[in-house]
Amino acid sequence: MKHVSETAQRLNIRQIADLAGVSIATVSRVLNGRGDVSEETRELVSRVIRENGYTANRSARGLSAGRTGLVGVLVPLVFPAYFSGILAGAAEALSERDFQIVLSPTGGEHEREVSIVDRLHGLTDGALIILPEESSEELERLLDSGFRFVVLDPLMPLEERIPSVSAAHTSGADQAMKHLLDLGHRRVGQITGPRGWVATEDRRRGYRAALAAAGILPDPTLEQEAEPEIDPGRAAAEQLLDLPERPTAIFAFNDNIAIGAIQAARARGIRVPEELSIVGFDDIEHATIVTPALTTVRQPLAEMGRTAVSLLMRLLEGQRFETLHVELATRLVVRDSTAPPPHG
Amino acid sequence: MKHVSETAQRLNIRQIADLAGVSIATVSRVLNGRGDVSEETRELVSRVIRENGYTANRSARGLSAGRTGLVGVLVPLVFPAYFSGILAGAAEALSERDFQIVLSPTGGEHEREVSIVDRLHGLTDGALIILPEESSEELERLLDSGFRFVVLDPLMPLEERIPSVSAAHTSGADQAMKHLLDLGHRRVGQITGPRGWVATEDRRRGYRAALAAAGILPDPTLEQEAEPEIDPGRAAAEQLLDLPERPTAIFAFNDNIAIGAIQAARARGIRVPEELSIVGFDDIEHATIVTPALTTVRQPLAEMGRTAVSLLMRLLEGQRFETLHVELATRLVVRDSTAPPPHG
DNA sequence: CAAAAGACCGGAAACGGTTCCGGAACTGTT
DNA sequence: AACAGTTCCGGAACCGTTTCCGGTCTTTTG
Repeated sequence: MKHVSETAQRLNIRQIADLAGVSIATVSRVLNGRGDVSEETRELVSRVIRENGYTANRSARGLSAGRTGLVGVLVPLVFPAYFSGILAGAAEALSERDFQIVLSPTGGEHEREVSIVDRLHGLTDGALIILPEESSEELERLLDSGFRFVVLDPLMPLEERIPSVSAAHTSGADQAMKHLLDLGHRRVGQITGPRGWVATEDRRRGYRAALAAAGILPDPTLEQEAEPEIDPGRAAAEQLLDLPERPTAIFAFNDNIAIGAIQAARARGIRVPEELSIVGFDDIEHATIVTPALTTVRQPLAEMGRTAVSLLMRLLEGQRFETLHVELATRLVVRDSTAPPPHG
Repeated sequence: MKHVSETAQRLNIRQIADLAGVSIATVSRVLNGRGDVSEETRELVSRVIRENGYTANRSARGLSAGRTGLVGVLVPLVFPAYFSGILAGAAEALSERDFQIVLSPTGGEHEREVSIVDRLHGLTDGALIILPEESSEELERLLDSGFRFVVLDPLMPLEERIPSVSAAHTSGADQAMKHLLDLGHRRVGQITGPRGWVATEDRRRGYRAALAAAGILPDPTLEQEAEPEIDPGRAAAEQLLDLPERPTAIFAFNDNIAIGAIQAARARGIRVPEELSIVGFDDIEHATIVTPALTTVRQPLAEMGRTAVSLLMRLLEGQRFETLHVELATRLVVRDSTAPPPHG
C-alpha cells in the first residue's frame, strides 16, 4: 500500500506537461495565452491544468519573465481615514487585471534604513505611493533607477516627470467658500493643513480666490493652522471661536478638523449651524455620522485609486505620455452643518 | 565615451561577489547571516552590499529557498470598519520580522473561480484570513494542502485543528449587560448580528447569561436581528422603539448598529441616554465621534493582529502547539450613551 | 512537383538566488 | 612529522518558469 504524503505536494509545470503528454514549453504557452499552439492541444492542456488545480509558481514566473503580477501600495503606517476609499478603488482595478497588492506601510519607527526600492524593487512590477513623505528629489532618483510608480495625493510639489493623481483642491475649496458666501457669511475663518503641503496651499488659494471674488479682504487673524486630526482641529477652532469678533463660519482643511471644530463649538454652547457654519473636506464616513452631519467637499477616492492603477498599467506597458498628471474633480456635498449666519 | 544606460541596471549577487572578490555563495551567506564566513570577509562583503545599495531579488530567493518573506492577508473586499485596527497591528508585527504583506480582497464580484490557494500558494509563506466566508471544510482542505494560515475572527465555528484568534465575545456581552443592569435597566433589548455567526451566538449567550443572573426572563420580542451596518441597525432599532412597551436600553451587536439605533431614537425624539441607553461593540473610531459618544465593548484589534502574526510565525517555523485557539479579552468602555433608566 | 511559407512543437538556456558538498589552509595533538 | 579536526570558502546543482531557436510536418505557391 502506497504511503500518502502528509501534505500534498504542489505540482509543477513539468508534471502537468507529462500528464498532458506535451513539453513544458507548450504548457507555458497555454498558461500565458501565447500563440503557436493548436486549438486541440490548447484544450487538452487546459483541461489537465484545470483538473489538477494547477497554478504557476509566482516566484518562478517573476524570476523568469521579469514581471511578477505584484503591485506595491505604499501607505503611511497610520492610515489616513480616507485611505480605505482609495485602496478600495485600487484593489478593484488591480484584481480585474489579475494583479496582487503588496501593502507596504511606511514611516513606522521600526523602519530600517531600507528604502522603497529595496523593499519593492525586484518584488513588484511597480507601485502606488500614497501621501509620500519622500521629497521630489528622492522620487526622481527612484524613477531614474527604473522603477515604475504613480504618486497619489502628493504632499509636496512634484517634478514634472513624476506621474501623479490628485483631487482638485483649489476648485473644491472655491465651491465650499461660494456656498458659505452665498448663504450670507462675511466673516469666514479658515483652518488650514500643515504649511507647505500641496493640498494646504491649493485649498488656501481657493479660499482666498472666493473671498476676493466676493470683494472681501482676507483677515489673517481668521486663519489657523492644524494637523489634520480631530484634536488639533478642536484646538485651532477654539482659537477662532475665542476671538473678540468670532467668525460665523469655518472652512476646515479636512473632515477631521471640521469634527474638532464641531466639538469646540459644542463645548462653548455655540450651536451648529445656527450660530456657526462648518465645512469640511474629503467626505470620509465620519462626516455622515457626526452631529450635525457635515457639509463637505467630496474627493472621488475610489476613482483616484482606479485612475492611479490605470496610469500605472500604461506605464508598465512602456507607453509614453503627453501628460503624467491627473487631477480629478471634487464636489460639494451639502448636509446639516451649514446655514445662513445669525441676525442675517 | 561610454554610453550610459537609460535606466540603471539593478545589480545581482554575481556582481556583488565580483566587486568583493568572493564567491556568490559567500555573499549569500552574508546576506542571510549564515555561518562559515570569517568576520573579516563578512565586513568586507557587507560594506560592498551597503555601498551599492544591493538587495536580493525576492522572486529568486523565493524560488530557491522556498520562503518568500511574504504573508497574505485576506480580507473582505468591503472592509469592515474595524479591519484597519487589525491590519495596523499585523502590519507592525510583520514588518518587525521583515515580512511583506500581500493584501488579497475576497468576495469581489470580479472574483474568478480561483481559490485562496491558487492566489497565494507559491507566492506567500502563509496567510492571515480575516472574517473568512469559507466553510470550515474548505479551510480544512486548505490546511491539508500544506498551506499555513491563521484565521482572525471566524464567522463560522471552526474545526479544532484550524488556528484562530478571536475576541472574548461572551464575556464582553456579559460586561455590557452587567453595566446596564447595574444602572437599573430591566427591559433591555438586543439587536443581534446575522444568525449563525460565532460572534452573534456568543454575544447572545452573554446577553442571556447576564439577564439570567439578574433573575430576568428573556423576552423574545426584545430581540431583533440585523446586518452589522448603520442602516439595518436603524431599521431594527425602530422595531424595538415602536414596541408598545419599549425597552429602556439596547445592547447592539456592534457599533454601526448602535449608531443606527441612536439615529432611530433621535428621529423619534427619544433622548439618549436619558430615555434610552445604548451599548455597542468593537469600539471603532466612529464610536467616539458620534453624539452621544458610545458606550461600547472594546475589541483589542491591534493586539489581535499582532497575536495572529506571532501564531503564524511559529506555525511557519514548524512548531507544534498544544492550543491553536487564542481568545483575547474585551473590556467595556463607558462613555455618554448609557445612564439609569427614566423614572428609575 | 520542387520550393517556400506557415503551423506547431520541443530542447535548452536563461533568470538570481540558496545550499550541499568537497577541498584548502590552518590549528592542535600525539 | 603525521594526523585529525576546524574554519573558511568556492563550485555547482537546483528551484519553476518563460522564451529563443531550430526542427518537423503540412500547406501553399510558381
